[in-house]
Amino acid sequence: MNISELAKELGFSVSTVSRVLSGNAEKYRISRKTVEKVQEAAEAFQVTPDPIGAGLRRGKMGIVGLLVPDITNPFFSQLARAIELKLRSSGVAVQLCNSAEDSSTEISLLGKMLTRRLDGMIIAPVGTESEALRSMIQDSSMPIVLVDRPLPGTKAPSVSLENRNAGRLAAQQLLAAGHTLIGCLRGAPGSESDRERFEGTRDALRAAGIDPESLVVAGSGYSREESLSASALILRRPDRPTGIVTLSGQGILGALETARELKLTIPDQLSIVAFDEQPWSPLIEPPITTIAQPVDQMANRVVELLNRNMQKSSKDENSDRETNESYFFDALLMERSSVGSPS
Amino acid sequence: MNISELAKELGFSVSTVSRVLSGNAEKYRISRKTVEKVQEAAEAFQVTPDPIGAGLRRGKMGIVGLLVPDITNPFFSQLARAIELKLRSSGVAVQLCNSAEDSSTEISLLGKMLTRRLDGMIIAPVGTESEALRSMIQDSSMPIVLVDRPLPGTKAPSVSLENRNAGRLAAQQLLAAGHTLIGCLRGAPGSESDRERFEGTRDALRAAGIDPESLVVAGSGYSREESLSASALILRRPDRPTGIVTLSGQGILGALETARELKLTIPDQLSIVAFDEQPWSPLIEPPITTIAQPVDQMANRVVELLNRNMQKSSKDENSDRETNESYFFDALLMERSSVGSPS
DNA sequence: TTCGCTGGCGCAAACGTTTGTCCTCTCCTA
DNA sequence: TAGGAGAGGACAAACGTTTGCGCCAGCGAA
Repeated sequence: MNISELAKELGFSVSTVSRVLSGNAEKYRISRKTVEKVQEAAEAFQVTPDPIGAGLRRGKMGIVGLLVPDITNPFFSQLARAIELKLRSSGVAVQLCNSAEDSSTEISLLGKMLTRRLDGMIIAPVGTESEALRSMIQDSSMPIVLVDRPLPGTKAPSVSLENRNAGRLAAQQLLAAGHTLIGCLRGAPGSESDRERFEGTRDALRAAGIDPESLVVAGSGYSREESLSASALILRRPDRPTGIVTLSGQGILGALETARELKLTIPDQLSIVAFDEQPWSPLIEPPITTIAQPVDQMANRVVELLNRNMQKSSKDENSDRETNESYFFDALLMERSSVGSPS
Repeated sequence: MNISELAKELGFSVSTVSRVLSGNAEKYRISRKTVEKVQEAAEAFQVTPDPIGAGLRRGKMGIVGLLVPDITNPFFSQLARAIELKLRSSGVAVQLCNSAEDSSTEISLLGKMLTRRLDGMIIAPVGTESEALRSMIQDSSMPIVLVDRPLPGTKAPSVSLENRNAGRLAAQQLLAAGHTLIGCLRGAPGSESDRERFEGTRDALRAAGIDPESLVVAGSGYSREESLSASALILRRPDRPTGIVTLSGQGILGALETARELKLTIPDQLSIVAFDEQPWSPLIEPPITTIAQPVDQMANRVVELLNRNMQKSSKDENSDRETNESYFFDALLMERSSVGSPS
């Protein structure tokens, strides 16, 4: 039963019922009695306004899209959970998409979502510097917030980690323990955040008086295979680094697997600092020192930004878009036992 | 620009444009020339049919809801990824919700989603046997598929693990290694699947000629705290079990953390068999023997069932609902090194 | 020439809301 | 008693599609 049938049933007009059921009763001076009658009947007949009809009239459906590289990555799943929770409290639903860490998939997905009349979008862009992605964001009138990986030169605000400092912090752990030959397992070297983290580690080396060029670097992607082969590249060298920093959340898996193959003990023969806290980081032998991201705070900021932009775009259409509003959060060092002095 | 403006622009009627753009051109015998003209113009002006308008007319928006206890749990995030991928190929979007392993949250969320006019729902029910949940499913006319945890006595088809066999399989690993005093870390004892797994482990003990009552049991939830205290309950006993089975995906974390606190070496002082494969299961020291679920196959089956039900419910309204169509998948044993003989 | 058929397309209803505007009472005041 | 004001609702337009039906022109057949 829809609200017009309910109206007929009650002898009221559709508008009256609509105003009551959408909570605008007193704004339109509906009498107390009427409100009660309508609410009772709505309860009894299980009537709620049809969201599609309302959506058509309002021009939006109360749904925001969330486009992440891989929901299986704990960082993104935590992010998704926090975002969904916060948006839900404003009655907004979340539509999920995985770009599978693939840039062209991401583009086509974003294209589809842009035509889907969502209220807004939250995007964790895949790492390569895609001009297509940038221009889609620029051309679209939809409120968009970027997360995890900023995309310089777009109007979309972004929320991410203070990546360069974080990279510095990671390397410093190894340097402080006395390591001088250090490996660096990168994620996707095309992504802004990966590059920043990488520069951070180089900063740290420089500050310690070590030639940043001595850093043993490898890595070109997030998949198991890629991080595995990159780890091998680093750890199978004759002059094997005594410490390694993994710049992406998945990297630690490749590093651990390779260390296991080579029967390297941690931290005696190999020290590890890993980006992204995982539920199991503190629990394995030895507990892994990690660089954690304040996921919940970041999620909250994302939602705030999105809400603000959604209001703006619905009120005055041509408000001055403050371009490049970016927020950076400090990384958290979780110091544990995977870092020791070099043998 | 919408299709009616485009129609005006071209001198065609709205219906013609609509038929072309929704791919029903030849069904309505639109001429080749017209089709081309319309498609070109649509391309040029970036016009796609507004999904809300279409949704209103069709009565649905091409969205299915996915309600999981916790998207952070690797099992559910893998499931979500696979389901989203498969549904996307039919042009259907996925709306995500977390019930936070809380039964009342689940009920209220489900209620909201039922009014949202989704095409269907996929639910991984929270473990307690909620009569409310059951009746909401019964009363609703929306196509619903249950996953991971069957809910006996509802019309909704379900997809889950052959849990009893899986429990048996897990316990057999320990028994075969010679363990006789075995611990069992349960998840939520109210859930069907937890109960089945539990019965399975008891089966195995019985078959080995061991009194199932000798099983040391604890556990009442999925949170870190709960699995931690339950692990303590099991492992701090004077007659500490030499082997333990963790029945929920999260359980292994509690068991590992407790083992670490007690400085128990694995597998020498404690053998472990854990439910649910995790990315890190093979990588830590020692690699953990797990009972894995064929997630992708399960996801595919879920989508098939949902599609079938969505067709049914849109065609003949009162087709005979085959109640209780349940599918069970065999667990996969990942045999590794966390099981040894008791000291 | 007329009839019928069919290819090609337009008309208009329907989907279910929301909301600006207008109408109708009632009551109060001068 | 007439005039005005304000409270309480009704009317109808608009949101953008989809789709059953009907209309018209042209062509072949009788």
